Amino acid sequence: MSVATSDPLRRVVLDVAVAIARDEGPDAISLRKVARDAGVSHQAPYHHFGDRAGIFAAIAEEGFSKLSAALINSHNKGISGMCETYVRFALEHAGHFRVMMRNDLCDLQNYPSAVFQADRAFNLLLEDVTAALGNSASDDDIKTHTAFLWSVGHGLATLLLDGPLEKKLEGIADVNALIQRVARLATSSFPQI
Amino acid sequence: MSVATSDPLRRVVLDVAVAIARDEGPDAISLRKVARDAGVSHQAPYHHFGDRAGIFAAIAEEGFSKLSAALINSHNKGISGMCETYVRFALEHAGHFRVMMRNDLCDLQNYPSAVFQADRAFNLLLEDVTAALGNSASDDDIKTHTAFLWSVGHGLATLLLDGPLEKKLEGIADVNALIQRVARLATSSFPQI
DNA sequence: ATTCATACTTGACAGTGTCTAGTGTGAAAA
DNA sequence: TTTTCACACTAGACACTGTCAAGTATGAAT
Repeated sequence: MSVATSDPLRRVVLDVAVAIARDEGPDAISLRKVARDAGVSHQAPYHHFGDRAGIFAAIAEEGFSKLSAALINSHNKGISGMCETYVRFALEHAGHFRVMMRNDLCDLQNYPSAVFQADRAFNLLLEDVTAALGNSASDDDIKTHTAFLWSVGHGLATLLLDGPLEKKLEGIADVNALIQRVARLATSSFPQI
Repeated sequence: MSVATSDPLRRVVLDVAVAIARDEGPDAISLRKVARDAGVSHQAPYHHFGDRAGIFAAIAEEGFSKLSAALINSHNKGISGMCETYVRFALEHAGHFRVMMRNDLCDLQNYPSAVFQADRAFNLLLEDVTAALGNSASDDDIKTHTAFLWSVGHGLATLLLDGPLEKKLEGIADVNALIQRVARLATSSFPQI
């Protein structure tokens, strides 16, 4: 149950698993193969994470932590910038992102520290949306706009990452440009200052 | 290789698999368990679908076909209605939807009939977006707005279905109302008539 | 009457997650 | 110094999985 981050094997297992999730998807992760690659017995990873769900929880926690950091960095770039940051994070940390958003891989509720990191990221979104709407916004307005903005970012991220969008929208010379345009479209639904 | 839809076992396997995907996610599908429940040998399903990827392709094809039908039905309800339809389809056909959008389960490119159904659905979206933008719209505009609208619907669908949104946005008394409001917000980014 | 594809069954194999039961090691406690 | 004991593993077994290979019954076509 130690959270010693200086443990090399724990770190190695995590890194290898994330890399596999990035390249082949989380389902391709095999603890036994990871162990083999790391040169340890097939039960060594099990010792650090409890079970398969445990490794996914650890990846999710790390992912939400990284996401929070990214969102804080772009805090001053407004609603549009936040949306862009979310999508870029998903593309740049595909391994983490895929695991974070797959509720079936592990029930995050069982991992309080993961919930804590997820809440942190969500609260950043909520704060910025609330600020953008101004003082007069109703609770319903805030909820609707939060769901809307998150949906845009999340949808674009998953479609680009795993979905057919990349193939469908042929000739998107510059993915970054598309992200920027879509994020700005989303912002245009907010009351203008 | 026959496509005889009158085959009862094929139908049974498909239905059971979709139900599992709905209740526990696609990863929980075990061809052997399905066979056991259907009272046949563990290789009987294999005969109809080739391999595990084959069953996912069949589910995806059926899903895209159903999605097209749903989109056609709401064809006269404008951009906002189309977005709502997409989200409702995902919630009502969670088993199909989860499989359709999971690129790692099977490479749809290997199943031409599945690609055909997917293209049909996408073209309906593209047509309606193009119509909503009017004649003067540039290709870039069409692409951006298509990606945007799809992202909103897809993001909201996946967040509600598998993501943490349902828990985060506590007290959403009426999910349908949220869907409607988000869809209308999306529409407000389109040039008004 | 024979061929032959269809729709299966049966058996085997490697690979997986997980349970149980060890093993060695290094630091703290006696 | 010796004992204790948690930590970081190893080793073996189990049930389960997808998949390959080979066999079987059946009903239609030749």
